[in-house]
Amino acid sequence: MLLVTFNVNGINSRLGALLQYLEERQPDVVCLQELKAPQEKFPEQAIRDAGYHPIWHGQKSWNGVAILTRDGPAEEIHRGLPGDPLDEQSRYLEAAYQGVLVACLYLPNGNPAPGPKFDYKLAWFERLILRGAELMKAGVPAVLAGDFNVMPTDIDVYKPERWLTDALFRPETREAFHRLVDQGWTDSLRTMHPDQKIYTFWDYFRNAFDRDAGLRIDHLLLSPTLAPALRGAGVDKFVRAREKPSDHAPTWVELDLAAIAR
DNA sequence: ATGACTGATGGAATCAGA
Repeated sequence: MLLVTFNVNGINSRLGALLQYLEERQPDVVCLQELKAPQEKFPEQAIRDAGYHPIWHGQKSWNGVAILTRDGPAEEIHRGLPGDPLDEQSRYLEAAYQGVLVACLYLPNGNPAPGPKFDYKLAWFERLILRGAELMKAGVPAVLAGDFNVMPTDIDVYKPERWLTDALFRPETREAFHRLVDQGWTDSLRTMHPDQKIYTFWDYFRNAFDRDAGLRIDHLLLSPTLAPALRGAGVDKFVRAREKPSDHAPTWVELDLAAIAR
């Protein structure tokens, strides 16, 4: 199973790029973030015509997440991250597909920090940690896939000293991420490539992509019952190099589900 | 410290992103 997470930065302005990517890579599961489209403006027919079954949670102007599956529809489990009925931002969609629980998430950016947006980010993180603990306890094969808006360590930032006070890299943010991982999750990309410089995002500003001034903020965390299926992980950087790209690149894992079926 | 760029909204200028 090829499972991808991709922050598209606008599903409708990125539709051509997404369809091209689906055609050439034929992923089995795709988690999308930053649809930036209300529920009724999701390009459902174009996605179906491309051979995918979508579920999505839209929102006007900002946020929005979707899960696309190739071999039949996913079974939706949660729409919205549990734990705060007043939270109206579309940042979390959870579904089951072929025996894998897929959580597609778009963790808040949190800037400027400190401030209310940073408080919201940390509170959201605590709810994710609670959900992570539930999934861990349930023991189901699960993947937390998405834009976490966290660089976990120094090697995940082109110039760490410049990011120390930023909401994506502040100690509180990294601490929350590590507390989540320490429940027993496997950081797929870092596990497969322990020492490599790996980025998933490059700013539109300052020629960041050409300078390789990037960040690793899109992550695929595997539960202990799914981790033995991990066969590969990477970033499809060529997508970021194309015309009119998202600022993120698709990030993927290859899973051998037969290896955990026994 | 600031601004560079992009998308959505709405139909200009502003907000948000990271």
